[in-house]
Amino acid sequence: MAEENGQNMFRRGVMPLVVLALLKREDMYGYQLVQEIGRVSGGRLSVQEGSLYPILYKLLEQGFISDRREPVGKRMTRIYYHLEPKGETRLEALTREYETVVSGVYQFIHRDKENDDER
Amino acid sequence: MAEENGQNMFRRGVMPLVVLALLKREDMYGYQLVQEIGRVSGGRLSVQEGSLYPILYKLLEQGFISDRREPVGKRMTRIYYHLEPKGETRLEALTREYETVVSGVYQFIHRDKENDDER
DNA sequence: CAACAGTACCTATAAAATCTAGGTATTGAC
DNA sequence: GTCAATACCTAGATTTTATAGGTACTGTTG
Repeated sequence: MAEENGQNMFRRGVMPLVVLALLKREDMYGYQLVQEIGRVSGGRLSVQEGSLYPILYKLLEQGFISDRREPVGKRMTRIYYHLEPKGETRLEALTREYETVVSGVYQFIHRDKENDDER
Repeated sequence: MAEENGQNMFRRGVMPLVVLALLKREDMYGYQLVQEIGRVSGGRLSVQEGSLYPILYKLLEQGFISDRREPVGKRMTRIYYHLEPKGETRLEALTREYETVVSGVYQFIHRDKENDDER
């Protein structure tokens, strides 16, 4: 169904990269990340909370980010996520990988009869 | 494990797009597609045959491509796949979608402190 | 002509990421 | 006090791809 409705299916795998990139600028909490991803991408990307939290927990496990609780109001606490040095390295690696794949795909979709690689 | 080994995980979903793009230039058979995908992408992309055939069967079901058998040698037949008009439309739609997602992701990874969208 | 790498097709199962569809509780505006 | 918005969370289904096989033909080399 992800393919039937033209929505997306190319954002598969990009969320950890996007989250790390956002956290590089500033610490954020889960709900805020969901909003920011929609806002910054101009609606081109989006995540449900139900998708985001498992991603955050995995990034935590892997030591790429850390979390801390901050009280808001009387009883509520927000959980802020912070990019760790290890996560910064990971961000750079993922960015490189992403651009590799994109340039690979572009070989196919931006190829005209003239300049090709036929042999 | 796709995430553990730094290989890839961003090529998720791109194979139908790549296959349609290749078939736009000329009819190809399965094994040939596997070779071409590695060759044209300069190794940036790759598929196993076990991954490709299910993708081809789905594209057939959806009417985006058609197939025909052609004899080679004495007993063997190759199955060539051909891009149908419906598939051409699909290719255009997928290309647009891919570029939308890529530009969305680039909002995050190519953003510097100066020109941003903070409010 | 036997052996073997390469060509060419195929399937079943597992793995990984995300979506769907819920759930609970707090806050702030009216 | 009600209700939308904020803020967290989980379980299970869905989708795509990888893994790991399998069969059979072709062409080259010794």
